[in-house]
Amino acid sequence: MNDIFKKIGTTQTLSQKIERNIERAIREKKLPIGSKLPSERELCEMFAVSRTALREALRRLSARGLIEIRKGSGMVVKKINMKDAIDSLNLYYDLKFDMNLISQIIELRLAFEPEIAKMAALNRKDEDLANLEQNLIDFAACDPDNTQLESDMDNKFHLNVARATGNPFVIVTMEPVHNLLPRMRNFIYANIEGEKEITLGYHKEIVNAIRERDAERAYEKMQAHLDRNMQVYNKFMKIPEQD
Amino acid sequence: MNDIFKKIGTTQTLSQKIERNIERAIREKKLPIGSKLPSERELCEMFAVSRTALREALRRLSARGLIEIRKGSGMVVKKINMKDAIDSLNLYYDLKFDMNLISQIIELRLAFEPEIAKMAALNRKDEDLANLEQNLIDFAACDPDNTQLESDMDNKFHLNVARATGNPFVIVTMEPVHNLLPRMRNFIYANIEGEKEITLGYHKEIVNAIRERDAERAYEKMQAHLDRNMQVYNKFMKIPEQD
DNA sequence: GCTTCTTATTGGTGTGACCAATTGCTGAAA
DNA sequence: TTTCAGCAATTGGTCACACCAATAAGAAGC
Repeated sequence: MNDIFKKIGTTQTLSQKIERNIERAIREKKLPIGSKLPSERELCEMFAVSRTALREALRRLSARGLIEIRKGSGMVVKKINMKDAIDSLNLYYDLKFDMNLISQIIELRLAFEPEIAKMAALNRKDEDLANLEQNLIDFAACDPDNTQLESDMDNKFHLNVARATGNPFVIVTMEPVHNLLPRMRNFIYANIEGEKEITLGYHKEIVNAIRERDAERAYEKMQAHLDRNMQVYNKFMKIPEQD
Repeated sequence: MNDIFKKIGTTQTLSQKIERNIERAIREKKLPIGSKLPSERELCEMFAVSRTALREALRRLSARGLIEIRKGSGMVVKKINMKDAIDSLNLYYDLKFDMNLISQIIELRLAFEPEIAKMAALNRKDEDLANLEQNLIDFAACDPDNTQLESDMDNKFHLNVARATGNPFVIVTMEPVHNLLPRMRNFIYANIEGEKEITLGYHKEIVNAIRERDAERAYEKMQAHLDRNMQVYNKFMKIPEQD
C-alpha cells in the first residue's frame, strides 16, 4: 500500500523554495561565479519574505558550498571547488565505514589503480613527477619506527599518482577512498615488518614508468604492487568476531 | 605573500560552533543513527543560545544530509544515504562542466568501465541480472524516433552495470559521471543514425557475459563497446569555436 | 476495543531590535 | 596634493517574543 501512494506534496517549506530559487539562478549562471549577491535586506524585499526564512535558505546554500558568506562585507557565489565535493564524500564514507567495506575498498583499488597509473603515465606534468619523486625521497628517509608516518607517505604516494592523471573525476574518486585506509589499518594485527623496502621498490618502479610515460609498464607495476600489498593484508587480517 | 600568512582565526560564528558540536556527536555515534534529537527549545537551553542561532546550525546539518527535520514531529539523525553524496557530486560536476571535461569523461569511462563490467560479472545478484535484461528489452522496444529515450536507456544500462558490482564506491563514482552524458550530447551534431542496433548488440553480449559470470569476457565486450562508442563520438564531435 | 476529537508538542515564519565586522567616506595633518 | 586616522553606513550574526502549521499523544465517545 505504501508503495502505491507515495507522498506527493512533500510540502516544501518557504525557505526551501527560496533555496531552490537561488540555486537555480546559480546553476543557470544568472548569478555568475564570484558575483555579489544582494544584501539580506534587499533579498528579503525581492522575495517578499522575512529575514528569518531567507537566512535559513542562505545557510543551507553555504553549507553546500554554493555561496560564501562574509560578515560585514556580503555574500558571493563561490568558485566551485573540489574540496566541498570531497568533504561530503568523506562524510558519507566515514559514517558508512565498517568491516564489510574493507573488501570493497580493496576490490576498487585493485581494479582502478593500475588504470590510474596508466593515465598518470600518459598525462603527468613535470610538477606531478616532481611530487612523486619527492615522495620517494621522503618515504625512504622517514624514521623506520614511525609506522604512522610511513603509512601516511604510502597513502600520499597513491594520491599523487591519482593527481598526476590531471583528471578531476579520478581525484574525487580516490581521495575519499584513500582517506579510509588509515582506519582499515586498525583491522590488521600489526604494521608489517620489513615491508617498507619492498613497497619502496615498487613505488620507484612505478615512478620510473610514469617518468618515461610508459603507460603499460606503469599499469603492470601498480598491479603487481597492489597484488602483493593485498596478499600481505589478507594474511594479517583479523578474523572478525561473531556476534 | 598570501601563501605565507594564511588566515588563522576564521572567527567561527556561534551557529557554526553549534553545528560542529552536533556533527561531532553524530560522527562519534553519541547520537546514533535514527535517534531523536532533543527539540529545538531543549537544545537552546542545553547550548544556552537563541533559537535563531541553533536553527541555522540545524539547517546546515540537514542541508548536508546529517539530520532529517520533520515539522511537528522532530529531528532525527539520518541514516546515511548514498543519494546525498551523489547529489553533491552532481552539483560539483554540473557547475564545473565544460568542453574540456568531455575528454576526461571519455578517458575515465574507457579506463574504468571495463573493470566495472568485470566486477559486475563476479558480484552480480539475480536481481541485478534481471534489471539488465529488462533494460535490454526496454531498449529494443523503444521508439526509434525518440532519440532522447534511447540515450536514457543507454545511460541506464551502464548505470545498472555499475550497480551490479554491489560496490558503493563504484556507484558513487559512476552515477554523477553518467549524469553528465546527456549534456555531452549537446556537443555532437546529431544522434547517430543506425547505431542503436550495434549498441544493443554490444549490450547483449555484455549481459550474456555477466549472466555467465565470465569476468574476462565482460571486460572485453565492454571495452569493445566503449571503443566503438568513442570512435563514433569523436567523428561527430563539433569543432569548438575559437574565441 | 476502536474511532474521533481535542490538546500539547514541535518545527516554520514574521518582526523588530541590537551586536560586530567590514567598507568607504571625510576631514585633518603632512 | 597625498596620506591616514577616525567616523558613519552597510552587512551579516544573534537575540527575544509572538504566532502559524503539522504532527503526535492522550481523552472522550461510540
